[in-house]
Amino acid sequence: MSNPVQPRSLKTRAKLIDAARTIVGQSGLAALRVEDVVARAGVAKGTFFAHFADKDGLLVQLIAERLNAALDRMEALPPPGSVDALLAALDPLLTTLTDDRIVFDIAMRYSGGMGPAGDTGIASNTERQVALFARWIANAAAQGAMRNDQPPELLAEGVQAFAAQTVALHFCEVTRANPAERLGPFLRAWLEIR
Amino acid sequence: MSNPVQPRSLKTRAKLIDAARTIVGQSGLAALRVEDVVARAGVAKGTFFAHFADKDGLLVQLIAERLNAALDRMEALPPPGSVDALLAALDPLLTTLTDDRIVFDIAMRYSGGMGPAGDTGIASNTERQVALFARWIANAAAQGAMRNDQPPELLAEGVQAFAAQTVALHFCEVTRANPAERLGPFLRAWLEIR
Amino acid sequence: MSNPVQPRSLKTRAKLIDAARTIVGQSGLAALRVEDVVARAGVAKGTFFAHFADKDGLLVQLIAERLNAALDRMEALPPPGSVDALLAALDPLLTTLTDDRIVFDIAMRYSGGMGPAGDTGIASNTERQVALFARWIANAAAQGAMRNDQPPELLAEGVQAFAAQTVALHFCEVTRANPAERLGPFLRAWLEIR
Amino acid sequence: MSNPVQPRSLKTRAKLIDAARTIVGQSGLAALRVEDVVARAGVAKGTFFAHFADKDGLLVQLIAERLNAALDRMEALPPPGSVDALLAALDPLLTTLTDDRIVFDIAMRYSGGMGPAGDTGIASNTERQVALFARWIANAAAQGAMRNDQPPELLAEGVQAFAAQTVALHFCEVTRANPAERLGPFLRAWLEIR
DNA sequence: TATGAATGAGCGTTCATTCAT
DNA sequence: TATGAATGAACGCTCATTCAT
Repeated sequence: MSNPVQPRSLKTRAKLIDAARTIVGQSGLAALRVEDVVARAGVAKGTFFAHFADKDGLLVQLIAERLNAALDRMEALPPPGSVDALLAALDPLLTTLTDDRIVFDIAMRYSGGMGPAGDTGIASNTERQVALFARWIANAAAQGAMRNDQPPELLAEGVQAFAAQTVALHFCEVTRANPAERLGPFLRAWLEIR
Repeated sequence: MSNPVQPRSLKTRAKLIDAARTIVGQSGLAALRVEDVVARAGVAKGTFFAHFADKDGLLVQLIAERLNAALDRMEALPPPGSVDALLAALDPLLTTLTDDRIVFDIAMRYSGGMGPAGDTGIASNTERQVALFARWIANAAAQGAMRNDQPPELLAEGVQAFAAQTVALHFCEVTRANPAERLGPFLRAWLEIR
Repeated sequence: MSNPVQPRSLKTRAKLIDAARTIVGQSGLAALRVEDVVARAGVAKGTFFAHFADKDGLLVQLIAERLNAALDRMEALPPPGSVDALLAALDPLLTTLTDDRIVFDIAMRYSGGMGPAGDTGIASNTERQVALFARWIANAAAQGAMRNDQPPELLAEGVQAFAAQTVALHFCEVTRANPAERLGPFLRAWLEIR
Repeated sequence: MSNPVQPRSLKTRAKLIDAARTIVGQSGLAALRVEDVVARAGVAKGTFFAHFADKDGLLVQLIAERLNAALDRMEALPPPGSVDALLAALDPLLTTLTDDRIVFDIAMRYSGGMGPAGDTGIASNTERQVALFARWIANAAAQGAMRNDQPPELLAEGVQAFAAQTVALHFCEVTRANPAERLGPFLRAWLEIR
């Protein structure tokens, strides 16, 4: 039933993503326009939409890549044994989300679930996040370094909530204090044993 | 130097906002078009842009109004004496934010601080929220109904973070569970004495 | 690289120009509005700007057409054998230029050369004018009816200069004397043998 | 019947012209906007139109000033005794007209006659030009250095025609050859004895 | 799959000019 | 005279998306 993916198709898709990456690298995510992408890829506009449902489809690809890269880095870290260590360990994620307003917007919009078209790559990243944070928290809790009166998953989602809040403020506040600094007190109040 | 605002100007501004309110009341925020607003207000298009920097400027006004109305209702409530009561007391805010995706988007985007153009009306609403929640929490804490190991303001901002997270999920999740229900466990873990 | 112009594109362009011609025929060049053109052409506004850089682009087309039509009529005439005959032969051009201030303005502005976007159609018309006048003058000079101490092209451009001067005066003078009458003495002094 | 001009009025008018001159000096004639002028002059917009019939009224003032200054310089010169000397003597005018496209446009538009409101300052400048050129030509003709088979006034207007043509080309040609160089051959063919 | 012309609905803008105060 | 809010009629533009070929 399912057609074998044609090599030509893969090549075109790759050309489009490469072109997009180049443009984003030069001018930022906000400047990404389908017109430029197809021009650089040397394809017609219509072809773009044969490969991506819409522009967001491409954007989500690029952003999911970034988020997954950040998460890869975090998973390579030793599990944090304290709230402060956790805070430090969140840095790749905070840096990625803070880099461009659109990253955060898309992450918010698609984090929840998968649209009708299945996983966008962001939702599964969010799940990875929760799983990782929960593992970290459970581990620290087992060592008596964090609270264990709540399911680690709930605490993990709470960490996400505070991170999101922090990043949101980062984008509308005039003063650009370090997001991690702002996040610290919340994580302590949320995760420390009291 | 002297800048006595002329009453005529105020009247025109009011006409524009009234017209916008009527249109939104009939067709929703997403249907708001500048052309319709000026037509209904009986005012030239140029006049619109003499009063608002752009369409967002008007949108922000309308949304700030809604948020303030919700907050007014909440301030009229008796201070909640428990986390469950707090959850119930948050209903006006949650209802307002989940009513229309745009409300939430704008609230997020402008909640933080005042841009170069000064307060948009949303930032001050956010401050009112924090103040109210902090008062509630301090009150309940004084009665031993909530934790008091943290500054009430910090706890209040945490409530906002969880509320935002909840509403964000409301908009991207396929299943639309009751936001308040989702919020409950987080508030309990955040505010209850343990 | 390959850029075979699609027939559909040519058709649309023709529709736009036809629509514009109709509107101008009814209400004059000054009344030409992009909105009306696209409405009458049954085409989207965006399409207009895919075919013309701006309103001027279309205007230039229409005016170039008129000038070319005038020149066609002039080229069909028998070569004038005297300055007076030349004066009479210039009538189609003078009539076209004095018909509407915009025609003259655009003709002046674009007569010189081709902008970065290539020939506008007016520049090449100007060249045709010079070539025609030069032919006429060379012919008359060969018959001893006009001076031949100067290159015919120089004399031809001089004719243009006097014609432009005459038309310019036509538009700012309170009294609207016949342009040809005003032009006569200059052409005689410029072209006659002395 | 005629009111004595009030000193306050003169002061305001002077403030407006000064402000305009400053703006033009910084950003050029094309950037002149009534809004900026009144802002810099510290007057209300309505006041502007109490002093000038329209924006062109002010523009014409500024441009007439420039043209008169150029003419002053030319009148101070010794009468040119040859066509080449005349060409050199025209430099102040050519420089002024070539400086900004608007100068030329306004000069063309208002050179002919005076509108209903009387002389704009440009028309009388044009007359000064003709008178000066005619004097120069008559003088040279008397010395046998220029043709004298035509009224000096006619020849003077011809000089204007060629100058205008030259300047017009200057603005639309891609190559910006020296206007005076282009003008030379025409003046020789127009003025020299043959 | 690929093409690229066409769509479309509205936004933001302009800015000289008027007019009620 | 002076004020400045209001006018108004287009223009230029955007740009993701569709669809006939």
